[in-house]
Amino acid sequence: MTKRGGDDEKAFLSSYRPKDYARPAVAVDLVVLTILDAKLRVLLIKRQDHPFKGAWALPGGFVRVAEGQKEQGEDLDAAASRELAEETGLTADRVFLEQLYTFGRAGRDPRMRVISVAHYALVRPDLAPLVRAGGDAAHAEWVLAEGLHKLELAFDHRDIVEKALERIRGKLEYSNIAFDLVPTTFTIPELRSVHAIVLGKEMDPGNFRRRFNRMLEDGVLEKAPGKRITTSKPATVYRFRPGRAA
Amino acid sequence: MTKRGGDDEKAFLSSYRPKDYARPAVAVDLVVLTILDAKLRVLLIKRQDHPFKGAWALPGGFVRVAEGQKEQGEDLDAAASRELAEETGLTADRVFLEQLYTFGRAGRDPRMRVISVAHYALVRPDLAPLVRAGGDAAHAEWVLAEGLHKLELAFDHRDIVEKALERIRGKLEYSNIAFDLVPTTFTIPELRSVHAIVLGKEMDPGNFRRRFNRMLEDGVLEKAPGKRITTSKPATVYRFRPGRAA
DNA sequence: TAAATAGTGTCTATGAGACATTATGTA
DNA sequence: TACATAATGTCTCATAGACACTATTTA
Repeated sequence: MTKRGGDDEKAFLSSYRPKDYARPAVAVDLVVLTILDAKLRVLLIKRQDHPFKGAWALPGGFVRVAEGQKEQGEDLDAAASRELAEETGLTADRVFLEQLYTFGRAGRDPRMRVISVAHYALVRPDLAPLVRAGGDAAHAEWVLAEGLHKLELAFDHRDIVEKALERIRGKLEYSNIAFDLVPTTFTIPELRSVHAIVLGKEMDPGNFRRRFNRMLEDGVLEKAPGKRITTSKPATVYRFRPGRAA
Repeated sequence: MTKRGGDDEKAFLSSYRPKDYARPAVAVDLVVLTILDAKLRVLLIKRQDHPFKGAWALPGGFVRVAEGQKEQGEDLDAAASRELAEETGLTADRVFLEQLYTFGRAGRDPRMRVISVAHYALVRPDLAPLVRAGGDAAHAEWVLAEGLHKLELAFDHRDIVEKALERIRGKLEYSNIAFDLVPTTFTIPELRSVHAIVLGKEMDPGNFRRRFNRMLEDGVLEKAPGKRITTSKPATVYRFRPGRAA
């Protein structure tokens, strides 16, 4: 077995020339989700140019690639974070961001072969209003997820959104992503409403509370100061423990 | 809103010239899994060339891309099926094949920027011996999954295999993928051993049988003719109903 | 008939679902 | 004090886990 990084391999690499095969363009597209006014919403951009001029599209852009062997450009998740920052002003450390699926059907972009590594992001509602429509993101809007079928979406972006919604609905049951769709402090009823909004059905208050209390006992959550302004009994406010589990 | 495919857009497309940005090469890599001799195994290929000469690598290859607007090459899943057929002789209709995750870290291939859309495949053990080491797959071998940490794997292929193992362990619990790791007819103890092998822990025979019987009642499975040659009481043989649920 | 494995039954703990009831803060 | 909603409690049912026991086929 030849040792990795040996002289032999170094020689090979320095004389290596990539063959002149056709390459696809590779993009990252982002399904940025939030809950605003008790509705699940997707950040979409109205296209100003062809193709699909006037249709809604996901924010995204091409992955930066360099031709060198040492310098090869940015990682995929770096590209996703960068696009998120560029198009929303939100830094990735404040937002849940995860790779979703890669869409590469031939012909999905009429201009040329484009393979899109789709990601999805969850923006807490207290950050959502901060999204500044800057750069490419002029004409960005939080569009109702439930109203998407009426809209014209560019490329295969409808499939991508659908996949993202499937993913979060599935993950909501067994993971902690609900906490990324709620302000940093939250009440049990607020969290319960996230489930209701995403899954489209009400959870039983008592049963939901029971699950929640198990998490409390496990130390994932803790009480937080402050209270909500209500017209009746205000609910207890909670937050995450500093070093929480994902 | 401009109508999709209007004259305006046609004119745009015919005059469209892709900008001369650097593009990555895009590959599909395959984690082909089977169970042989009661062990989970991965199909690996010993690399004959630099880089990573002599190390084990996943089968895979570049996605075929065309430069045209109408003709853009093959779909990602088509590329995965094609690679599977080329490197194993197995046609995709006999094998469970699914996209896994996309690996695109800069520098993961020392030659140039390569983004790999990883897939995983489950081969039923009765098909596994048919894998013919043809084409690129000369020097292909069914390597023990549990012994992988001792081996030198090329590129980031260890991460890819790890991701595939995580995925099937997770899916084993809530999906029917176990049936793709067992011959077309099978007994309850055989199916139970798949769980034991993949998850690394024995399931209780009685409890497993209970779950299995629920599937029987749901009509997903049915009794099949034939019996196993054993030294004691042979188990009942089952198979899928023709139009089974995934 | 003995050995080995298939197959059945049972007890308990846990969690989900449905729903009734009590507690508490606000107007 | 009335109202609204938070918070608690209870009953039932489905399922997982642990484990004892019976049945059947082969050598």
